[in-house]
Amino acid sequence: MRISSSFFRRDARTVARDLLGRTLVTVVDGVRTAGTIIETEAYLGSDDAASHAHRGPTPRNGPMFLEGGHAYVYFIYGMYHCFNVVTGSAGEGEAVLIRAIEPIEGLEHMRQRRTERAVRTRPVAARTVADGALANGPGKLAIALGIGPELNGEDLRSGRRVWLEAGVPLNDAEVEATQRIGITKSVEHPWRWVRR
DNA sequence: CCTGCGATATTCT
DNA sequence: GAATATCGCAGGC
Repeated sequence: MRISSSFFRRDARTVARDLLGRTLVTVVDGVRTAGTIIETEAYLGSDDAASHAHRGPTPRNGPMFLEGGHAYVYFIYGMYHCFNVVTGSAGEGEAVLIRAIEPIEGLEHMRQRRTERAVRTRPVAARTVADGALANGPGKLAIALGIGPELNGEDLRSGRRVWLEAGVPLNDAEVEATQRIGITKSVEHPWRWVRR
């Protein structure tokens, strides 16, 4: 069952914790892929120097300021896209970065996308990507699920290309909170949640 | 196992 | 010019 409005209107940290165990689904180019969310990070609005929303709206971060329940997809390192779930109320600028999923549907399509995509100038070496490595990072996850800039700003509550389903929420004993990865500002907050 | 680095484009200083 | 919410490969242990 698709997750709806009230889930997303809460604080980004609450939503990030609650997203673990939920199911992320995409239907792109007629291909359905899905996975269980196993790693998330919360990014707040003005009070979080690591957040894209820290200095207010810009052309890039605009979708972050939509009402909770939209997608924010940004381009990073000139090469990758990252998928975020916008949370809170319109104008707040909060979002949750989905950092990893456990693939559950469409694994061969994920593998094909991850293999055919030349990350380096040179073609990617012919190799088999292990199941566990298909979507165990924000850039990999976007490639595996077919997420690109065309999904930026999509409404997850009614969209036809990307949405969230209830899945099986995790107990506190199954969840660990740590500092966020890959940032240099506001590093002290334990706003990353991961399945043990 | 680990550490370091290049690729690549947009944003920020 | 520098930094960036990344990734995969090379090289050393």
